[in-house]
Amino acid sequence: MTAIDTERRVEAAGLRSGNCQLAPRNESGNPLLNKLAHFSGFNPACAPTVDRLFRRTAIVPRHRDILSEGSQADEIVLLLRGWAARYKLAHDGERQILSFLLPGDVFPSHPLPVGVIDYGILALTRCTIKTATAEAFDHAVLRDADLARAFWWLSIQDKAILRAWLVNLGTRSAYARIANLFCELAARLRLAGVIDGWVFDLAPTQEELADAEGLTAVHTNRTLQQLRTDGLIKLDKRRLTILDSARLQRAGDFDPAYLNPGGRAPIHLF
Amino acid sequence: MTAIDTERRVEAAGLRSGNCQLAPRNESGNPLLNKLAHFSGFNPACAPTVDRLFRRTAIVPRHRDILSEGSQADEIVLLLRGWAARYKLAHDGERQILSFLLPGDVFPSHPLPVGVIDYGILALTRCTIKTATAEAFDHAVLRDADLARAFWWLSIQDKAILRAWLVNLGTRSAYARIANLFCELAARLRLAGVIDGWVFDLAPTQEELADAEGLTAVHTNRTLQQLRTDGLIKLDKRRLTILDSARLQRAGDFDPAYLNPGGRAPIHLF
DNA sequence: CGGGGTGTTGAAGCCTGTCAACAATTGTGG
DNA sequence: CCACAATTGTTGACAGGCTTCAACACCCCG
Repeated sequence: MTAIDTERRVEAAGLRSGNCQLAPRNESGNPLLNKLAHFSGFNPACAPTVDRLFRRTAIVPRHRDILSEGSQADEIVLLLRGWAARYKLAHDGERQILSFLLPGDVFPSHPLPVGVIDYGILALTRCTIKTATAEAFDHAVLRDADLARAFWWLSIQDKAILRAWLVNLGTRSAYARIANLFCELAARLRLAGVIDGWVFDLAPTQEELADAEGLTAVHTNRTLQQLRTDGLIKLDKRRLTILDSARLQRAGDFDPAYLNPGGRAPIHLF
Repeated sequence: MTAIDTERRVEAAGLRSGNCQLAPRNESGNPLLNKLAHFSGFNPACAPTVDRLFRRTAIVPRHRDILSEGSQADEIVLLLRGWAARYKLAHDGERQILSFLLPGDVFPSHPLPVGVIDYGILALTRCTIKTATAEAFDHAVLRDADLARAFWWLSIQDKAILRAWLVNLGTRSAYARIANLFCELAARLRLAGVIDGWVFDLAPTQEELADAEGLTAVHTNRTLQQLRTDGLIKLDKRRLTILDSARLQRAGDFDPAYLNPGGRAPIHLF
């Protein structure tokens, strides 16, 4: 058993979240459906279809590629438990992590047989995944308008997260970048119904955090110390506690609105 | 008349590009259709539909917002001529440019009434645009599978560009970042059928380039000098000439594959 | 119990930012 | 068409955030 056990809380989330009607067959809670429940245009009727699309379950050990850069993507993957990272290698071997994938995330999340993919997906913890064949997925999403809307929404959200990362790297200091990232992760875990409060297991190592934020591991370490001594977070053995969410949010210039595209009311996360 | 006249070459492009059959009604060449012609799954039959979607033509002067951050996006915009930039302001007023928009680009390019948008679109030159109502666009894209595929492809390409920018900001030096950007712009202008060789008008000012690359205007200037003295580019009065494409590509660690998602053969750009 | 992965700390240097002044260019109005 | 103002580009000196290199401590796992 790994030390990272965001996974254990999945069951509790299913009971807690108020959208049981969305997953009638699945009392334990499907994090993807939890996410979609925040989409105002989501048609609950297609929840079973979403659920049925991903048939095959598999377990991927930590630090194994789920998808490799340059491979053929003939399966669509739904991450059920655990953390993963989408990354890309620059020519000199430097690695950029493009996004952290949390329970409920789907990749690649578009209905187009896209052939060779230009990034890799790495399991940061032991992951439980479910897969759909690309054909079945493409067919379903292109035929059913409700399903199409749902996956367009996921795609828009995904792009908004990417843009937020670009702003993070382009305009903010190391301190603000990391504060911002922690806010994003907390908010997204909440959207997926995986956590409740301000504590969660932070799967990435400091080196992986560094590769995500365009920093070195050393400087990431020093910055984390700073966040600790400022009383914003507690971080021990990869368990992160957000001690002062308001100040962390301000430090990271974090605005959660982008996580709920099209939503009238911003989700109550902070 | 502005000094930036990438626009003038649009007509020529229409005659030159070998896909006249895709735009039967439009001898002058629709840059969006030029782009889509590179998508192997594109059904030429829906070209007229694409063309007919965007009815209203408008002109936007330089340095005016086409879409403002926080506004309601009830229209879909197709950029026909000129350059624009998608940007986002951080809380302290710092601006991050998220992408440069070239002829043939559409925004927002998804069939979902997304309400308030979290970025702005700024005209970097005088722009000619065509607009579609969100309703008509949504309806058409959600109903027609071929059209859906086309816009999914555009969306995937867009996301790939975003990812490339993230790698750029996260892993590369100022010198490599700018080299990479110039490669991308040349490649995309070529995809849209707007240029032919290695010369084009670079609409953004050095300050705008800086805001795109996460640098200061001063350092961008110095880096451009370096690129000049190294004989990679010529840049005078915003007219950019790529003098040595092979070395520029190496300096920027640029791989054009991501611009043609799903394409078997990478486009012949470099 | 030992070893590799991970976290921590120090010192030195460099890439990039900041501040400031000026030149060149573009746009505007008389 | 010229004169003026505003924007954009250029250059220098200096400062600082982050990187690099290196060593060591810790912890988990076999």
